[in-house]
Amino acid sequence: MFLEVDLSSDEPIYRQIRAQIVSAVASGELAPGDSLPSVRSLAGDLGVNMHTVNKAYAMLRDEGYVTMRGRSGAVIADITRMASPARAQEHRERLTAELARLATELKARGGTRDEFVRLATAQADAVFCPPGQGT
Amino acid sequence: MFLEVDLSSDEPIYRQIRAQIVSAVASGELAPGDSLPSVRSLAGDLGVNMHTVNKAYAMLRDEGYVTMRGRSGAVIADITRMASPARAQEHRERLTAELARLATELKARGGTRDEFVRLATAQADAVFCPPGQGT
DNA sequence: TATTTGTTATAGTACATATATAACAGATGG
DNA sequence: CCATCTGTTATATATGTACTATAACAAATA
Repeated sequence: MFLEVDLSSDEPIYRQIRAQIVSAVASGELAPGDSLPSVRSLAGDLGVNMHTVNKAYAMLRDEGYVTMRGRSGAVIADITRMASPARAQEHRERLTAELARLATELKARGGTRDEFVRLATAQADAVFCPPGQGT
Repeated sequence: MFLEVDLSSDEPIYRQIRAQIVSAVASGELAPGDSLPSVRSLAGDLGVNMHTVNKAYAMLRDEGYVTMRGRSGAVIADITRMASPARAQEHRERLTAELARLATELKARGGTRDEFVRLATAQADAVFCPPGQGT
């Protein structure tokens, strides 16, 4: 499996799992219709408790990334088409608030507007246009 | 005082206090040399425990925002000149990692590179070039 | 020198994280 | 149909963080 957890990290395990699955969705490594391993098998592979994985899955379900269907387990959803406008707007608001927070901290440390835009643009390029992609 | 806390917020009180002081430094409301209220008086004004304020002050000291001098209390530092290169680089690395995380989540939800850059630029303008400033 | 400062120590409550069993309803493959 | 696997829920325990409550300390200062 493509997942691994860092027990010594400050970030809770269930958030690490969620973040890595979201990252896989972003990169296309996981596409709509793909199945995730069951909470029990993934917990076994990672060496963590079942409930820790279940918490990550429940969060992904609440955020619209996956759907649960009885025995079929967790399946990646097409969040682009399925997403409720409410969830989409909620996400944009959180994103905006986080960007404002980061900009404020940079300004407090003597950073400039252009420096913030430059760093943000560099990360946008790194994430959306990774090297080795014909985009 | 310009500070207030939201007890019902998910954000810990000591982080709220820290964030608001950093924000005041960013806006210029607090300038190098300005004194902060004592941990006891601010705790009394906010209706929280002394240790909660002390935790925020200790964090600000560790980050280089303020200096402590015995009875003189907490004084805003000139972080632009005083900041150790190590702290500055550490902050930039954290900022870069957070920007990458936000960009990844937007991409996972079907957002585009340009949309991320647009949102980041808008927040940069809002924070660095607030309305009613001759900049 | 008496007071105020941040700092530290100790103790208690509340909540989040993670673990460990156990049982449940629903979907599904045989 | 039915045994099985799925996510889900219910307890219980342990640990860490957040917050509160007193209390005392060294350092700086008016």
